Amino acid sequence: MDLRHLRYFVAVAEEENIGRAAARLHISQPPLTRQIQQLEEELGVTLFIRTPRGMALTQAGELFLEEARNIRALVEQATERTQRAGQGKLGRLDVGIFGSAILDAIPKLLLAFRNRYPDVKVVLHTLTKAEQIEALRQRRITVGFNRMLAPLDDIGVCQVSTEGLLVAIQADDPLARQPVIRFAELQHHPMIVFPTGARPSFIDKVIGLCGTAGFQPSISQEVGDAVTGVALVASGFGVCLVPESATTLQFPGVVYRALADTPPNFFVDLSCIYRKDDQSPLLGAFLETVEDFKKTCPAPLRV
Amino acid sequence: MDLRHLRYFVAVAEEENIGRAAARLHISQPPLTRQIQQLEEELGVTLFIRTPRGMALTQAGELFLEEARNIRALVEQATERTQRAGQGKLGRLDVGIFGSAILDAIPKLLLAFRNRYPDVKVVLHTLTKAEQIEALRQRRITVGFNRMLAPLDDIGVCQVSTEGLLVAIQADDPLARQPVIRFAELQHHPMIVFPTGARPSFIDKVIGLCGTAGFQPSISQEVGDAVTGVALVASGFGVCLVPESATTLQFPGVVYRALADTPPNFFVDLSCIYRKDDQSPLLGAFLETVEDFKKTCPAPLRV
DNA sequence: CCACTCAATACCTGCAAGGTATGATCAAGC
DNA sequence: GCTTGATCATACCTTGCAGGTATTGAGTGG
Repeated sequence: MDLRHLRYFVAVAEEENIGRAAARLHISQPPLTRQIQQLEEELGVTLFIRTPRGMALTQAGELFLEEARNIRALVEQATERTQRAGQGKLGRLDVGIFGSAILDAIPKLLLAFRNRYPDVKVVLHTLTKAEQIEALRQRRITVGFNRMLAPLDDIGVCQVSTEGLLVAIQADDPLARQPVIRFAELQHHPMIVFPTGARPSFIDKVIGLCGTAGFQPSISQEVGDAVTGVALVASGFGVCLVPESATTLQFPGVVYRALADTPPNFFVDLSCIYRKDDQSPLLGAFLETVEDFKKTCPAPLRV
Repeated sequence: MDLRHLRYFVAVAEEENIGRAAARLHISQPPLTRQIQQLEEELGVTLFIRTPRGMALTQAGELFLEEARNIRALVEQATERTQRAGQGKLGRLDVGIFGSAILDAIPKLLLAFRNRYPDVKVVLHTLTKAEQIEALRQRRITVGFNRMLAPLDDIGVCQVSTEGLLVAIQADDPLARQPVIRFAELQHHPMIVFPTGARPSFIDKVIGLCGTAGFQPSISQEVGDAVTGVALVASGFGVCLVPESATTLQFPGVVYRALADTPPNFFVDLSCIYRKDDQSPLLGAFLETVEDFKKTCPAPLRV
């Protein structure tokens, strides 16, 4: 049996007339007669009563008509759904994020993606940089977000945003009275750095920047992410260099100050990473959304 | 698209290897490759990622696999159900019966049929003889039960049972003292006859029998069926000739007596009628059951 | 670097789906 | 009562496509 048989059968059952059904199917009458005969023979069931006025369904035929319509509808639905899945409009996207990613452009980006592709289920996984790369290779995630990514030959990178740095400082610190702090002035303040874990990372960036500014920071504490870092600033552990977007974190007793006399290469970037060999339409759809996102809202990211 | 495509797709998805799938399908590898390519092209969706180790499903492929299995199961179920319907094991049988048919072999017969074909829904319609023939011609019923059927060229007849007659008589009637009553002795008793409605019928049989016995019955009342007839006997309206099976009706004050000196052609038959041109397997199954019924229980009908 | 494993391609063959012409059957109409 | 028209069935031809064999291409692992 064949889907063609079902199509033909339904047509004949609906027209109750082989000739008209054949016309509707754009074939001639004899092949249709034969296909119906074949179908009956294969099932071993008489589906139609041949009358001089046309074809009338038997009881078994009535039943088969229901089933055939059912099957045809299911086939149509299956192709439709599969095609949507093939266009990245339906399915599941696993995304790797890092600890404090929630402060950044990521939520806005994910929201934009969900609006465009409401039937794609986005699943977030909190993973370190190394874990993200591992997970990408094992296909456990499709995209990851991270900073300071070294190029790899099987992993593609797409920069999402760039931000400058601010210093988080206790409000009652003398330096905090200045609206802008010169970079070198941080020299004698104990510094909180993050993240612990996989290197190179934001921590190395900070240390490097201090180096180019001519001093070595006195590290008071290493913490896991920006949130903890700013919390420790509030507790008086020292100052902490954070990306601009961390201003979302409003801790009592902590203020953010812009820096002057900053070294070159002062910006940190947020990028998303993915398998270069991944042809998945979901990935394509996501990267497209990232590109559009960069075009439509670059401004808010530099605030 | 084709059911073959689905079968092939499922095989490849399950084996994750075209060669093994081809072996399982008893075809060679290249046609299978082509069929999968065709399927992908027709859907416009990449279903598999070709790896050097074999074929891996894409997300869209995973989804399509579910759908394909679903469809294949539905097709299998549809053929199975249709075949059962085609063998008369599934469906609906509309049966025409007459008023007092409930007294007769019909309940036993219908019970036997339901035991054999539990998935056939039997629907009873109370119809007069003429209505039954009309309903058969319009296919509103598939079989009918009746007595005294004149042959018709489009209606087939199959005799179910034959019974003799008894007389229903008031218990305090002098005649009722005799264990057996001679037919001619009924001559001066008023007689209740049935049914009203379409002729020729049981009523004509009774009048005819009286004629051959040499008298004309004095008809006290015409009623619709045997039940009413016996009820009127209880009320003193007269005697009533009934088929043996009417002894099921036990009215207070009414006894049944056998008849002696009966005319020839004293028996009444119960037959079922059907369209001669009806090839329905349900009808075949029913008539078969009737035949078996006649074979297995002829005795109880003559009690 | 070679052998091995897969999938893809090229090309051929045969069957079955589709087409045309015609037959068989029945109902309705002049 | 024969004819006409409608309907499904049959006969026979043609062709497109499924399936086969042989081979190539690509990537992996010893």
